[in-house]
Amino acid sequence: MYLDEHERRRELYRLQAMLCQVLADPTRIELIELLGEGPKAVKELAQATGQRQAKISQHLAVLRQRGLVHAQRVGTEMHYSLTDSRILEACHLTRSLLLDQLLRQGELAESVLSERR
Amino acid sequence: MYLDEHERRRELYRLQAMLCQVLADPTRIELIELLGEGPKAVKELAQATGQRQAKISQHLAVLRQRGLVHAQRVGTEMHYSLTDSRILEACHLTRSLLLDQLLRQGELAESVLSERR
DNA sequence: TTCCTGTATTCGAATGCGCGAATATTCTAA
DNA sequence: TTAGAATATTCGCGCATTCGAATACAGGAA
Repeated sequence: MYLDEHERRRELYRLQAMLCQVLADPTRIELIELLGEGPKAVKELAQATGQRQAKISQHLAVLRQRGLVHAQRVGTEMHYSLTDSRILEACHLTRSLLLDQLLRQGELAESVLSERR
Repeated sequence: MYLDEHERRRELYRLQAMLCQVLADPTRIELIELLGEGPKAVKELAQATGQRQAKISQHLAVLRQRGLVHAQRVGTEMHYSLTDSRILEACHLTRSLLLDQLLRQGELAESVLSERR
């Protein structure tokens, strides 16, 4: 069960890819954002996102299985919350990366337009 | 072409998911890490990762199309480099998130083991 | 030109993912 | 106990992704 350094590094990359895969869905990102405001019931999440309940439950199951969120029964409801606030940080960092990309593309588009004038 | 705030937010989530999707592959993560050290030729990358050249080119094409890396001809070689160092930051943040998760799971496993003694 | 090296692309098969629809499950209240 | 509300799960389809294999392409040297 002991791996050499090379294999260990590669195994880490594999796990990291699985983590990123969880973040690679718009609905799950929105759920993470909403849960960043505090614990919420499934119904609330479905309402806030405008998605069907079954779909929300499916995505919550993915987040749960990967340990990103934690579920707690409260009467008949299930209250979900983030297990680690750094999940939010990761989301925000990738978003700022994205925004910079979009800005750059916007500048590129503008410069192309001004060349053509 | 103008979207209301709700639709704009959702469009942003969609783009962010696409960005995360790019980071959701172990080979691509390794390439990003390697390029974090500085520009490298395809051959070097293939050698460093131990993967076939065609596979590396395929993944580089994905990174290129999403604007994460930039390619430059140098003689007969193509030198790839990161377009933004924050890509590395994003990788490092998700990795530290992962490591914390693994640590927590390790502690959990240990506590379960000690209970059984 | 021809050969060789380095790189890119295409194709097909296998696998994985997200979704809607339908159905199960779990808890509370009556 | 039954009814109903909240949530979870299963199934099957369509779609995207990954990979190896084969091939194409581009530039330098002879």
